Amino acid sequence: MDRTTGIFVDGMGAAAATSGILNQLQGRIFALLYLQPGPLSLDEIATELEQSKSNISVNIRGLVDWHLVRRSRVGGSRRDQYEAAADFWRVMQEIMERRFRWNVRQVLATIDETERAVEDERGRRDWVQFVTTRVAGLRAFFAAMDAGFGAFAHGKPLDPAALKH
Amino acid sequence: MDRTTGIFVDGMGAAAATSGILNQLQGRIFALLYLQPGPLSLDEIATELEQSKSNISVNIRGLVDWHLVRRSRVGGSRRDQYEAAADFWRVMQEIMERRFRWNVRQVLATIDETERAVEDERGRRDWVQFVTTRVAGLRAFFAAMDAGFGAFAHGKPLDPAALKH
DNA sequence: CAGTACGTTCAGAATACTCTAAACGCTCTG
DNA sequence: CAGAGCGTTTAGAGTATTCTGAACGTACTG
Repeated sequence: MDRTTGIFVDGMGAAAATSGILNQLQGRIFALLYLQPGPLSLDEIATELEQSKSNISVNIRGLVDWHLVRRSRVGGSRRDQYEAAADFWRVMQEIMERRFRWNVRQVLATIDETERAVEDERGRRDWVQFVTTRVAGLRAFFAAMDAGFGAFAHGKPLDPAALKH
Repeated sequence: MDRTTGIFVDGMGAAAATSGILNQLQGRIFALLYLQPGPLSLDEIATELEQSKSNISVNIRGLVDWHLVRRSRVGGSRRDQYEAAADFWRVMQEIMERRFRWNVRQVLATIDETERAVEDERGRRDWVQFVTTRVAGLRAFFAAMDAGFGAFAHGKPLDPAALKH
């Protein structure tokens, strides 16, 4: 591998490793493909990065899912070819929706569950009162995040004012 | 532990585990504190969550770093007290700056390194040309993210238009 | 100024994640 | 329709993360 490519691959791998979205290897795969003039096959990627084919296979699937890599099968061959995609905004939208917003909704779902659970303890009036108001504060924030992320992913500006309540 | 608290603690733990920012235990600690009318000590938290004191000690530090938990030492005692903070916008700012933006800058630094490295290969004219233009595309996007996140953390709206180039 | 009540550090155990190589199944080829 | 060339699945090895209990340092207490 070219020295320049090596530096780019290592750096992007390190960045990916701390991203919370891709792992190191996925960062390295993307970087390798991004500095190629044409597409590469699974085996070529595995050789360049000194990894097993199965490991590349598993990890590249995640990259395709995020639309960071395109898979193409050139006519009549059963050998897949991969190349880096460059529509980063599309990737951002995907991450917003499928990761951040999904995570926010996990919290909202937990809040719902919690409110349902505290209903069963309605004997303890001020406990119920306390939980309800506490949890309402959390919900306000996360509902605003959900709405904000949704709007952002559809191209509208994300205004922090809504989160400052 | 109360059934309601248990549900909230488990749910927030699961959400934290997939957040890429907190781990499961940190989510559980925060949730426990958030449903308390007053502060708790290290030992109380450890007992409630059935974890060792040292584990709580280590993980609660991260929560304090993100401003999700406040540590207070009530007069003349050497026992620390912890309570959940509720300024989520502040937490968001912290995450924006110290995690997302820091990560974006890792990529920008890698791009700089890559451009410096390809300089040494100026013999191969079209390779240099290719790398330079490719990497410029990445830079444009990540520079826009850096600027956008910075503005957002300072209260200004984040407009996706800048990222669509 | 010894004793006790903390919080923190650290080495090793427990657990989860990553990676490999072998086995499998599909599809094009002769 | 057998064989070769692929991508994928999977069991187990290798590696990193999380967790515990013991040891330590510090500060209040009698």
